[in-house]
Amino acid sequence: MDVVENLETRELRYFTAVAEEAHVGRAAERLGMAQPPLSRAVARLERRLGADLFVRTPRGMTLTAAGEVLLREGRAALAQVEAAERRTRRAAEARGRAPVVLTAKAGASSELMAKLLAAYAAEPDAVEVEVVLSSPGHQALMLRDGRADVAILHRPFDDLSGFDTDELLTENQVLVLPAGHPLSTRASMSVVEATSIPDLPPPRWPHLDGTYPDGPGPELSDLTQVLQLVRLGRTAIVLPESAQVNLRDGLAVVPLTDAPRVTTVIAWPPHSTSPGVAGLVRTASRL
Amino acid sequence: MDVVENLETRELRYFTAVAEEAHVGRAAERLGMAQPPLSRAVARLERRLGADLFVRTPRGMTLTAAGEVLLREGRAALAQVEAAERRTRRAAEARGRAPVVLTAKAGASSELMAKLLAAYAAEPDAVEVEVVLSSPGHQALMLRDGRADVAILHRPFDDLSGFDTDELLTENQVLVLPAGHPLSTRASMSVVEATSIPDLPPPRWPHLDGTYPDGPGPELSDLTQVLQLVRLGRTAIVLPESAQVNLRDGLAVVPLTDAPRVTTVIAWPPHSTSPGVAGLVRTASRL
DNA sequence: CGCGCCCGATACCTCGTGGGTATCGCCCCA
DNA sequence: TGGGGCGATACCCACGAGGTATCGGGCGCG
Repeated sequence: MDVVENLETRELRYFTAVAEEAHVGRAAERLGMAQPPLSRAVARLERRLGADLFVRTPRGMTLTAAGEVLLREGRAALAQVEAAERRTRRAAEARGRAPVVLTAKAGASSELMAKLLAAYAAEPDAVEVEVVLSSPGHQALMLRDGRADVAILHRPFDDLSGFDTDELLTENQVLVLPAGHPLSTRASMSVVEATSIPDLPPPRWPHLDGTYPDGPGPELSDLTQVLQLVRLGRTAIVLPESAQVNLRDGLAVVPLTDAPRVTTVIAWPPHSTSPGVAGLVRTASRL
Repeated sequence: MDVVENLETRELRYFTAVAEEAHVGRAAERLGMAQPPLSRAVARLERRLGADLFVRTPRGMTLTAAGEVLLREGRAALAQVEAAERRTRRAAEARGRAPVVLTAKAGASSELMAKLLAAYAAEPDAVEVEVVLSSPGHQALMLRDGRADVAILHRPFDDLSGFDTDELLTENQVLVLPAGHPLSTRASMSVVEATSIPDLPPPRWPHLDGTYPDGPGPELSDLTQVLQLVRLGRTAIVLPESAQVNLRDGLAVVPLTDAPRVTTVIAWPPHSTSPGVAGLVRTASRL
C-alpha cells in the first residue's frame, strides 16, 4: 500500500509518442532514446493507472479505449503545461508592456483584421500586436499551447471548445469557379453539387500533421494558389462571402443554398489576464 | 547550448505549494519533504524558465508577476493532468457502460435536476447517472480535474470559462426574509437595500479554501440552515426565484429590482466523448 | 514446414539527480 | 548585539531513468 505516484509530463510525452507511432521502436527513435526504457515506461504507466492502454500486436501497438481517452486528455494536458511554461517566460521577459500575439488564418478575414487592428491601435491604452499568420487549423493549437494570446477563428471549422469567444461576423458561403465555366451562370447551387463537379474536383488541404487526404483534386495549402488554379479551370472552391474581396478577373461566384453559415470569432484562452487581449476583444466586439 | 528540459508536473506541484504557502519550509512540510531540495527545485525552475518567480524576503517568498502567471496557468495544467489520469482510470475500469458523474450545488435547482434525471432515465440509451452534491464553487473544480463528467452551474457565480455549456434557465433573484419583518411587505427592493438591513446581516459563505470572509453575518454553508436562521429573524438571503419551492412557513419574499439574473447552465469539459454526457446534455436542452 | 525477421519484453549495469542532513549567511527584532 | 527564523549551500547517498545485450514469440517467406 505505497503512495500513489503522480503522472509526470515525461510519461505523457512518452505515451503520446508511442500512441502516435503505434510502434515502440519508432517512438523511441523520435524521442531520441532507446527502445527498452520506453517499453518499461509504458508498462509502468499502465500498471500505475491500472489500465491497459495498448494491445500488443505482432505489428506494433494499438490503443485500447482507455488509451484513446489518455491520448486525448494527455494532449490537452501537455498543451496546457506548455502554455504555462511559455506564458511564464513571456511574462518574465516582457515586463509590463508585453506585445500581444494574435494568430489568424493566412488569407482569411483580411479586411476584418485590418479594421480590428486599426481600431485597436487607436485606443489610448493599446499595446503592440504581433500578428502571426498560420496555416488553417493551427490557430487553435497555438492558442492552446501558449504560442498565441488571441486568435481569429472560424466556426464550424475550428475547434472552439475550451476557449472564451466573441462572435464577430456570420456569413454565407459561395462557390468560386472559373469565369467561363458552364455552371458559373447558375443563380445558386447546393453543396453536394458544388463539390462534385466532374471537371472541377475540390482541392485537398493538408491535415494538421501535413499529410493530404485522398482524392482527385490538387493538393494545396495557400488561398492564392487555389484561386490561381480556379482561374486555370482546374478546381473550384467553397469560401465565405467575404473572401470575394480578394477575387480578381477570371473568377465567378455562385451562392450556395445549403452550406453552413460561417461565423468569424475572436477567441482567447480562459482566465486570460492580459490587458492587451482584453483591449483587443473589447475593440473587436464594437466593430 | 544543451537541450531545454521540459517542465515536469512535480516541479509544478512544488512551485504551487511554495507559492501558496509563501514559505519554503511550510511548503516542504506540506509536501512531505525537506526544505533544501525544495529550495533547489524552485531555483532550478527559475533558471530553466529564465524568470524570477519569487522575490525572497526575510519573511518568506512572494510571487513576482511572472510567478502569478505560472501559478494560474500551472494550476490549470495540473488540473488537466489530474483529469487525464482520472478519466483514463474510469474509462478502463468501467468498460462501456460507465456511469456518468453529475455534480451540482447542494440544495439548488432541485426540481430542475429531478426533471432532468427523470427525463434522461426515460431515454432508451440512458446510462447510470451518479449525482454528486458538492459545496458551492466546487462543481467547476470537479469538472476541471476529472472528478465529474458534467455539472449544473450558475452564471454569473461559477467560472464557466473553458467549458462547453448549454443554458437551461434564466431567472430573477429575490430576497428571502422573516415573515413578520417590517420590510417583508415591500413590493420590491434593490440589492444594496437587501444586503444592508441592519438587523438582518447577510450570511457569510466559506471561500473555496474553507475560510470565511469578515462581517457581522452568521457563518453558513448549507441552505436549509440559512432558511432556518432567516425564520429565526437573524439574517436574510438573496436567492434565485426557483428556490421559493423550498420555502415553508415563516418566510417572506421580496423581488429585487437590480439583481443580476441567474442563469442555470449544464456544463461539460471540452472534447468530451462520453455518450452519457451527450445524452444528458441533449435531454437537458429539450427541457 | 521451418528458418529468419521484426516486434516488444527482460536482464543487468551505470550514472545522473532527487532527496536527505548539516550548516551557512542574512536580515530583523529584542 | 545576539538570537531566531528564513532561504541557500555543501555534501552525501540511493533510487530509478536510461543504456546495451538478449530473449521470446508471431508471422511471412522460401
